[in-house]
Amino acid sequence: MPTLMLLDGNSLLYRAFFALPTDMATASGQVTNAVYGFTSMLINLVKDHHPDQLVATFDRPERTFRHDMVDDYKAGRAETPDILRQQMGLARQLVEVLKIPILDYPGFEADDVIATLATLAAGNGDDVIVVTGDRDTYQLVEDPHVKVLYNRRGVSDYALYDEAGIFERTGVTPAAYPNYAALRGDPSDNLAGVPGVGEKTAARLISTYGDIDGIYAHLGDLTPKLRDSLAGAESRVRANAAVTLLVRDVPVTIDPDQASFGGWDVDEARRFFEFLEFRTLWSRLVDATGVDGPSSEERVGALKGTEVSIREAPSSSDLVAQLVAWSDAGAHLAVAGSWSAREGRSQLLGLAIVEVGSPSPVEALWVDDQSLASSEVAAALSRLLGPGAARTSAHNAKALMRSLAAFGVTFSSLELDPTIAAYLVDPAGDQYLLEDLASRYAGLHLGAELPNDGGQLDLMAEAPDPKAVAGQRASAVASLVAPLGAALEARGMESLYREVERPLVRVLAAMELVGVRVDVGELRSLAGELVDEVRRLEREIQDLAGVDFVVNSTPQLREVLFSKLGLAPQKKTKTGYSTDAQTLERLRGQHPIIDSLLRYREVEKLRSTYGESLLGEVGDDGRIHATFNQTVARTGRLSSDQPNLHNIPVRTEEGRRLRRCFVPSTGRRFLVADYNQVELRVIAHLAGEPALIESFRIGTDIHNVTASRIYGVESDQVTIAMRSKAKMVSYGLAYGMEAYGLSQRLAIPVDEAAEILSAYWSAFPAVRQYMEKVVAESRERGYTETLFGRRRPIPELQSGRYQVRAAGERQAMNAGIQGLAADIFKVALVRLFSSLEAKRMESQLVLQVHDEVILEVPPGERDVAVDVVMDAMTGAAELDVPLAVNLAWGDDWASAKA
DNA sequence: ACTGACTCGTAC
DNA sequence: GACGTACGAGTCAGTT
Repeated sequence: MPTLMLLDGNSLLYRAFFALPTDMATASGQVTNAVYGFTSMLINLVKDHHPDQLVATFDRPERTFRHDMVDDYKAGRAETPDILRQQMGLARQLVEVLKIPILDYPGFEADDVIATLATLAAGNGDDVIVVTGDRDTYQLVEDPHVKVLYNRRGVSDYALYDEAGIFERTGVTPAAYPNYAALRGDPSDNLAGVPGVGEKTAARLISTYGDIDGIYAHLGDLTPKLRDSLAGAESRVRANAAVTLLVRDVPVTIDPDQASFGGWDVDEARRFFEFLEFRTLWSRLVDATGVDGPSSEERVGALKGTEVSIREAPSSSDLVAQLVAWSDAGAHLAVAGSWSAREGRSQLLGLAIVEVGSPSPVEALWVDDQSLASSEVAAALSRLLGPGAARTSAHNAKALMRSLAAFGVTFSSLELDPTIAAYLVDPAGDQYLLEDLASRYAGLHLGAELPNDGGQLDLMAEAPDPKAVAGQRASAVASLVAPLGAALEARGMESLYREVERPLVRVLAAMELVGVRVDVGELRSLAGELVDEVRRLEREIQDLAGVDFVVNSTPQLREVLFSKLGLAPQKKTKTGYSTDAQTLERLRGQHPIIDSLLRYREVEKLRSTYGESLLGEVGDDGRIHATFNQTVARTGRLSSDQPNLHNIPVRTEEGRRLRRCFVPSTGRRFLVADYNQVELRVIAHLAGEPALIESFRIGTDIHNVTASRIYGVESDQVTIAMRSKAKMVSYGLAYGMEAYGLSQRLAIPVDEAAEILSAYWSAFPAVRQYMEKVVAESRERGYTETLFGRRRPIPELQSGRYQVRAAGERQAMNAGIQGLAADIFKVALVRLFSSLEAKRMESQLVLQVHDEVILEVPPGERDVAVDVVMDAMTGAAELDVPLAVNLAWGDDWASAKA
């Protein structure tokens, strides 16, 4: 017998919503807890009961005939929460995507539709399972073909009731359920029962007298109290019974065959699950149903279905002719490379080029490394990929630019880089693999068996054919041009993309290629000193402790400090007492080991993170070529790795010795330029705070002005201590700092910190208003937005948990400020680079650190370099405050002074 | 041997 | 728990 499963969608969604935390959300901030729970239930149901057909109901809250039968029917129900209501649409879509028929008939409730279908199907001899959290459906089990799978609570607590099960649960038969419920009442429908009659008494009465008529015919047999209660409630009881009785003749029109489960479009369904970020659920669905995407052979077939064929030019002149033809035609191309190892850091094996928009079969031109090495081909390629009418799209274009540079090919005509576009659309992604983007935005499935171009050497060696892989990847890039372009346009991010991020790709590629020179001899001897001192300190600490232990081990150090030496713990971490610098600082003077430990920590940090590992990053050319990531930081900042050049020490003298090892190329000097107080200026502008704006315009010392206003003294009365506290407050501001944090930072009591903060808010009311506005708007929209249109989703703002939500609020306050500062800095980099290029200067950008840029300048360009840098940076944005820039010359990174 | 969680510390 | 954004070293516990 086929099994028909009937889902009461609303009922299950409600259960899921209240069972799961509401901080479950997609990166874009859409809360998904109810849809998630619902989907999870659905998968489990299918897995456990294998229905042949599946139908769902989603009734809309509206008047039905039952409202006319009894007063206050379903009255007093709590309003559906907004975040649940939003999800009802998503749940409907999900059910539609899975091709499960949805039935709703105005004027009837889900239960009536379910009752009608159950009765119909059971009449045909089918087995029926009704899945619901509504007990009224118990009455349907009177038919032996029908069972109710009752969701007791949460998402996994189910009971499957047959007739015996209903009797065991309620004490009455399914057929008698409406009468029983009428006596007992039903709070969820706002139906009052008989006073003094609960489940037990109702069941006893029904089993003794059969039904309501029987009971009222034998009122005389009952105890006086019960008799009076029943008599007084008779009309209500009869109305209840009528309301509870389900209608079984709703005019439904459904062909059970339409309901056969498993007939969804795999790509469409996968995209929707991907959209909801239900990756685990997708796997579970596939496991439960066996309905998967195409097999891996089919997937390759599908790619061949897009028909990417590889063409290799018979001769170098044919190749050049094709490249020239594309240049002359101003073609839009998509390219993808194959590398022998890490993308952009190794030899290119070749390049596949396809035309964007070309219909299937797509033909990819393969340019192998030998051809690349020919000067004619390189020249033609430079003309194609360089300035000119043709445009080129490429995934991770920066890496390609870097690799092509080794062949003397300039790639500057970038159209779409899917990584950058996808990052702007959602900066919360942890990676932007072509496979994932093609799947998400173009519905294309490059099998995972196709190694991505960042793969290891041995993986590439196993790759079946670099040509085929590159061809398919280029084709995938081409297919992303339209959807990602539309995604940017839809968000108003075209100019951010075209005028800031896209030109920046080249700038960063150039900086990575140039690298920064390191005085290796100096660095090596410094590293050696550090190693010696670490050894000495380690011995000293172990002697003072009286035990040989691993000083780097927090658990072991904990034991030594707080057990063996009996020092007082200061604060806790997740796993135990903290041993961090702040703790040690507070324990200073209580034991000589503390001073040694603090010194050890400092030196060990320099040795491990900076000394030895930095040496390991120096290339054959004596320079460090870090990677500058454009798609990592959620706020829009850049990041640096391999190595991270954004956290080279500067605060301590010991640390600055490291900075001295960064030096300009021979014959050149460093020009170091950094924005003065850029984040504070951004705050002043965004908040429109007159006092701050005024101070920045006339150029008075901003921290002095702040201190003067906080403490209510004339500016010449501001002490060093006052100024320093004011400075801390100002910087804490951008991070959403609260009194506790400030008190920690200033080592003052919390109430004093609170007073300072409160004085700040009074002195600069517009700043507080701005912060409140940002949080409110971000909560409303689900994301923050900078003046340049950069967005950052902050789903945490919707969280029901205070702690999570407060963190989201701080992120929202910070994202607008840090993000705008980042936007401005990126514009400055682009302007600076293009000025240097336009003036054909030899000066080169070598480093950037969030608000600081470092150039190597030959002697003849010093004056013009100053002008170019000042102009590019101060003119990067028009704010209500000026953008001030500090310039300094130096023969190493540390000694650059104005 | 590899991996992820954790702690710690550096920069802006 | 309390200050945002990064990267990375080192330890440790769990897994392969």
